[in-house]
Order: sequence, then C-alpha cells, then structure tokens
Amino acid sequence: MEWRGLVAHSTDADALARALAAGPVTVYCGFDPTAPSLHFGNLVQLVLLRRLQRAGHRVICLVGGSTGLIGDPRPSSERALKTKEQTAEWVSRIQRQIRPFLDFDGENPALMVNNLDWTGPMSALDFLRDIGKHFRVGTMIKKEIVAARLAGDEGISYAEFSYQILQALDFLHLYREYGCTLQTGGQDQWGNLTAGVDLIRKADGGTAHVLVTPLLTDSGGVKFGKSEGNAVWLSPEMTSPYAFYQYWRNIEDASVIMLLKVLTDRTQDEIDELETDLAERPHLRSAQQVLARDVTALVHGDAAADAAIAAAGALFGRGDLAGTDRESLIAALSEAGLTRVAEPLPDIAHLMHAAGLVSSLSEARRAIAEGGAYLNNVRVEDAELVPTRADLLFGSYLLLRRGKRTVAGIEVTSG
RNA sequence: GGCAGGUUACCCAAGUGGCCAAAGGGAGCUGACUGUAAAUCAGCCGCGCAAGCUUCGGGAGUUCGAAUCUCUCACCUGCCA
Repeated sequence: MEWRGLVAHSTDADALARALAAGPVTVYCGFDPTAPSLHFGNLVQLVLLRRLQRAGHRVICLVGGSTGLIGDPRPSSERALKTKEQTAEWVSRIQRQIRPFLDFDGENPALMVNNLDWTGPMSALDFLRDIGKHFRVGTMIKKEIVAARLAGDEGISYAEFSYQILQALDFLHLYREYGCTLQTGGQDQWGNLTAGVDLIRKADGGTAHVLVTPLLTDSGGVKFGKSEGNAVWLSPEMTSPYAFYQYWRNIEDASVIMLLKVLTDRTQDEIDELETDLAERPHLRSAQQVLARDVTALVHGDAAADAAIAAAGALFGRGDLAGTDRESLIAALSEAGLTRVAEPLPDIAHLMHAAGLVSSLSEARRAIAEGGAYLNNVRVEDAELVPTRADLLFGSYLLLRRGKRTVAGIEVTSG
C-alpha cells in the first residue's frame, strides 16, 4: 500500500503494520452526505477499503446521517445547513453508490452503518456528560482546521466546532460495538480521525489507529476531481460515463502513473511497463488509456467503459465521420450526450446552448467567434448558420464540438 | 447589550456620487504549438445579435444620477459589558 502511495500518515506505523499483519482488523471509513453523489475524493477511500477487504480485513462503511447534518468545517467558510429530509435522501443515494465497490455478502461481508442510528437517540446531556467530558477545548481549538477558521474572518459556529466530537463518537461506538480499531480517511481528516483515537483511549483505555491517504494533486498542486470547474462525480446522472472516461483519459503525463498506482489494481510490473512506454512513446497515451479504462470500469462497470471507449474512438481522431457506421455513431453520440431537437432547426448558437456545450447564447457566440465551435468536425464561423438537411448524419444526427474535446450530439426529430 | 470594522462577479481583491458591467490576480474557456499531455504565447471571461437589461449581503430612501450617501434588517470579525 505504501508503494501505491496510499499512505500519507498513520498513527504508530509500526504497531499498525503489526496489527494488520497479525490478522483481520476491523476498519471503518465515513462518508458524509454533503451532495447527492460521491466524488473523486471518496473514490480514493473506496479503493482503499476494497483493498483492505480483499486482504481479509473487515470493513465498515459509515454514511454520516448525523455528521452530515452538522457539516465538517471547511477552511473557507461555514456550511449552509441542509434539511433533515435532504440529508436522509442523500444518505440512501450514497449507500447505494458504495455497495458495488465492496462485497456485502460473501464470507467476509462489509457492513453499512449510519451514525444517525446511535447519535439520533442520544440526549444533549448524555452527549456532554459521556462524551464531551473527555474533550479539552484547548486540544480542540488547536486542530488545524479549527485554528484556521478562528484565525480567519469567518470564525466558526459551535456546531461545526463540535463536528470532531461527533466523529470521534462514531469511532468509539464502532470500537465498542464491532471491535473496530482502524479508521481511514483523506489527509485533511487527520484531526477528526485522531480525535476518535484519543476518545477511545480516554473513555475505554483502548488502542486504535488511523491511516490517512494523501491528498492527490496535479503537478500544479491543484486537487484532482474537477473538470471544467465542476466536480467529477461518480453518479452517471451527474457525470456521464463518457465524460468520466474522458476526464481520466486527459490526465497529464506527470500524474498518470501516480493515479494508476492509487486507483487501479495493476501490478507493479504492469505499471513500470506503462511508465516506460509513457517516457518513450508519450503520444500514444497508453498509460492514460489504461487508467481511464480501469477507473471507468470500476465505477460504471465494464459495459459502460467499453461504450465510452468506443464513443471516444468514433468521435476523435479520424475526423471523417462518414467512415463511421450508423450504429457506432449513434452509440457514440448517446454516450457523449444526445439532445433531441425538433425541426425546424435553430441556428448553431442555439443548438450549442441546447446541447449544453455552453451556458448561454452569449457564450456560444463567443465560442464561435473564437473559432472554437465545430459542426460535424468542421469549424463553424457564423453563429447564425442553420444546419441543412445535407448536414444531418444518417438523416437525423448532428455532431457538435466545442474546443478540442467537448462534444455533444443532436438528434433531429421531425415536427 | 454597547462600540468599531466588514459583506463586491467562481475565489482572492480594488473601487468611497457620474468616465463602473465594475481595476488587478487566480481559476476557467478558446486559439496557436503539440500527443485528446505539460509549459508558453494570444484572445475571451454577467445576460442580450443589438438597442439595452440585471448585478456590488437583503429591503427602504436621498439624488438628475449610487457599488459609493442615509435608514433599516441579516450575517461575520474584533474590543468592551
């Protein structure tokens, strides 16, 4: 795991390594429902849990029905509270999303828990007496994230300040209930995770461990998982498998090997080979292709990955769409995102807007003026150009592209 | 509860009555160069074809005219109680 770069820090590395080697350990990782879908950062955790489960350890996934109601303090600003209904809805969505990554049946089934089950019934007084009493404010305000917020203009609410206690309480509960002695998370969670270790020691005199994964950033130090300013979501409704595949396919050379190690099951030999290939034949982008294929298959399944690859093959490179057969073209366009538009057709600017390639007509016209708009792989220079019947591929399809790689399909329906 | 300071576009941040759709930086988008990479250079970066319209925490005012002045509400920060 260290070779893969999955370990940034851990508490007492030697003791943890001994424990992991000695036999099955019960490990947990929490996912807070701050959005309707998991994203890149969660993917790293899921992959880690998957590896641990395969190594024979017992895995618990916690979806934070209660912690999600409070919100983990962010460095920038206080979170807006979500309603209980919304949070509950997101909890169930996220639980469904996690399931395929782990084995919940089998001989060593993973467990799915929700911390609302044990924090919900707890009274504020019990919370303060049984849990709060173990926490020193001096320690709490020294946590990096809290200190940063206190130092900034924004300050921090009591609710978010207490988040670390809630999370520590989860660890204690799982320690008592399931003998859970390891919690994993992203590096930015270090403070929250160690709060749990401290609580277990103080409350029960127990020993537990924490293992955090590094924050993955590109060569410019920017966190991965953003595409055109939007997060790369694991939900196919929020980031299509095609867009997902393309995101990985476009990873810069400097990061692709690191991501292969972290996210895929490729062996060291395979990755070494890809690294050599990347150095010698960079234009082939074989490392990126392997990464994109593996990660897309992991998240969306083999079929979706194959479809995304086929779509990419049809839409890129050759440029001559006539050479593509009807079935592949339709599949590729569907994969890229197909929008139905009824005749009579509007001009190209409206079409781009309808297809979601631009967020406004102004932006569409701008893109066209900049020379960044293409119809059927031919650059468009006139925003008012209206496609004619002759432009329709196979009688009813149009391929729109913005820039080099953002494509969308239009299906023209009569009437 | 009192006093002081703050709230500007995705983020940071100028702007203290007209020349402000609002400086600068970052992010982002497009083009060139490439390898669907990085770096670099150039352009763009509220909405609208345009006339123009809507923005500077919310609301109400003053003024020919407000991001800029007044009142008020909300939130943040600091000091005092």
